[in-house]
Amino acid sequence: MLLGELEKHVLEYLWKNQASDAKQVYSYFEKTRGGSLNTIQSTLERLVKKELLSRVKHGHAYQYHPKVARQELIGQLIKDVTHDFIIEDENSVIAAFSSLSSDLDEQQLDKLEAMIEQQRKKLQQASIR
Amino acid sequence: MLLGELEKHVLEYLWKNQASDAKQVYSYFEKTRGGSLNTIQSTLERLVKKELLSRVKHGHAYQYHPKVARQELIGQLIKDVTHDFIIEDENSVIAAFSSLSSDLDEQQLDKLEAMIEQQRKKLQQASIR
DNA sequence: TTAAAAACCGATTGCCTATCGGTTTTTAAT
DNA sequence: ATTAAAAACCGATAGGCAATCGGTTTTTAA
Repeated sequence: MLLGELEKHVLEYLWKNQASDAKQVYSYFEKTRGGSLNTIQSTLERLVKKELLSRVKHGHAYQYHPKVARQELIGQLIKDVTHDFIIEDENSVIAAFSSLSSDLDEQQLDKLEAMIEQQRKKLQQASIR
Repeated sequence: MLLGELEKHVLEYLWKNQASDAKQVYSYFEKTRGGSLNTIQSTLERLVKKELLSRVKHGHAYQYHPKVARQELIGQLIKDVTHDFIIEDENSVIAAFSSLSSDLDEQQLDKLEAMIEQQRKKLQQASIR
């Protein structure tokens, strides 16, 4: 899967502003970047086709809302883009992590460790059963 | 930056097999996937233009070799693909990590923690100076 | 019923990878 | 130096996808 610039921005918008119709989305981006309502429409439609948004008619217009959580999608994108590399060796995921780690401050490192702890527990649970 | 399938495979090959010329690379992929020598040539050239490979004439033909480390590139790709998301909030990097963490086994978690330790030391060093 | 709003269709542009034929340049052997 | 083979380069084409938007159809509500 590959997302364009606008697609990402639209998703970002919808994660922040739960369920909007095309017009609402448009009126937000209108100020920032111009473009036409139709462009937003197509973008929304493309995102629905990609199963990243779903939509329900609410009143007159469709309400679009995210079908995937933000971090889920980010994870998926990372998997996609690294796919052809990662397969081969076990440490690649770690390598990928470490290449990003230089951006992390101490608080973030704390969170990362907490996350690791979580994952450890999960593995334990799985081995007990 | 966006890499195609073949480009990734070629990079992978060069990370494993230091410095090869087009013919060598070709003879490797010939078996696996066919195609022509020219295709490999263009792919190598494109990667040079992208500054991912450099080349030096060695004997008669150019020797291509990686200009970036594997995990560096992987990190860059991740940054690129997540770029439009990550900016906004501090926890996104963590979220991205955690979305991948479900794939990790215990050994990998150990390595991750070691990596975190490394990064902590780096931060300490920086704060002392 | 009809005018406005929304949705849909389809065409275009631009960017990029993959592919390969053919020409030019380089190299090495005679 | 000449020339045949090898390598490099050029350029064209096809295919895929995001972005863009005009125009038509469908839906909705007055």
